[in-house]
Amino acid sequence: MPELPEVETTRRGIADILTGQAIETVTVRDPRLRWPVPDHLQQTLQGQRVRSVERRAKYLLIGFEHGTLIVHLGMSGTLRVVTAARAVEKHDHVDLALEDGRILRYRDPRRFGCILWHEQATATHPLLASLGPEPLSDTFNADYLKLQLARRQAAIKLVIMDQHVVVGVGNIYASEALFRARIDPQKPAATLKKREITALVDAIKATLADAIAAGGTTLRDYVDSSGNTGYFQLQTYAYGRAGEPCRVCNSPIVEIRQGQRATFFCPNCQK
DNA sequence: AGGAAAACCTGCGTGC
DNA sequence: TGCACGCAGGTTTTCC
Repeated sequence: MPELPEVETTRRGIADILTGQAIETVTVRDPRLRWPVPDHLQQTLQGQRVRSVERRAKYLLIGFEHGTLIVHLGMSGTLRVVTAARAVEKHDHVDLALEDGRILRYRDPRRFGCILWHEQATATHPLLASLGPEPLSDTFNADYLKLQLARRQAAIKLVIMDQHVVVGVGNIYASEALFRARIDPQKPAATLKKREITALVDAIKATLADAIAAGGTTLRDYVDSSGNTGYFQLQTYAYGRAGEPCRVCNSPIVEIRQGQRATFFCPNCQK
């Protein structure tokens, strides 16, 4: 899925368009996402105005007067603003029709995403309640991460992908951030020295910021709210580059499996 | 507890 | 051309 940069790029694309507008109709063509799309959405949202469009971790939070629409894009989800004339395609599961005539259209071939309604404070939702800090915030720093890594014997890559430790770091940016910090992804988390932890925190922030600036990464499905692909895939150092020369030292990038996911790294640069 | 693996899906590339 | 297999931006659930 979309990791944090793709969700943030999507948020930025839809925020100004949605904010202040009322929802005219909700069309659910297929409610079978990760959890069923609530069947009361039409009654609940009709006439309600969007107050805010925020992001927490990889969740988009569309705030209304009486509650929040919680949207996750899963592995293959996209959210686009289209005109009413736009043909509905396969996997276009949900439409929110806006009062200006445009449509916010949710597409998700694999249906790993979700669209949920929550009327209490968003932080109280079970999916959001135990998330770690935002990686681009000051609460995600070396002192914090050092505490989180202590006593954890799992590989550092798996730990930085744990959303309880820090949110938003998915499979691509985990490999990229570890390359940038010159750390072997297989290292047990608790063995990292303080200066390595500092480098890793800086690398995660820089990698995510660069990816947001590039409009995210498009491997296959991802497009932003206007239908444009991201460009970060053109500048990866490790991810997807198995066998290709390291951009720093020219030795071949290696691919391994960690936690059933592909990991890419340079054994020469990353120790 | 932490950690590993299975589960949820569709689509696409590869190799026979 | 067809088919089986493995793999894909995630996260919850289950089991040890």
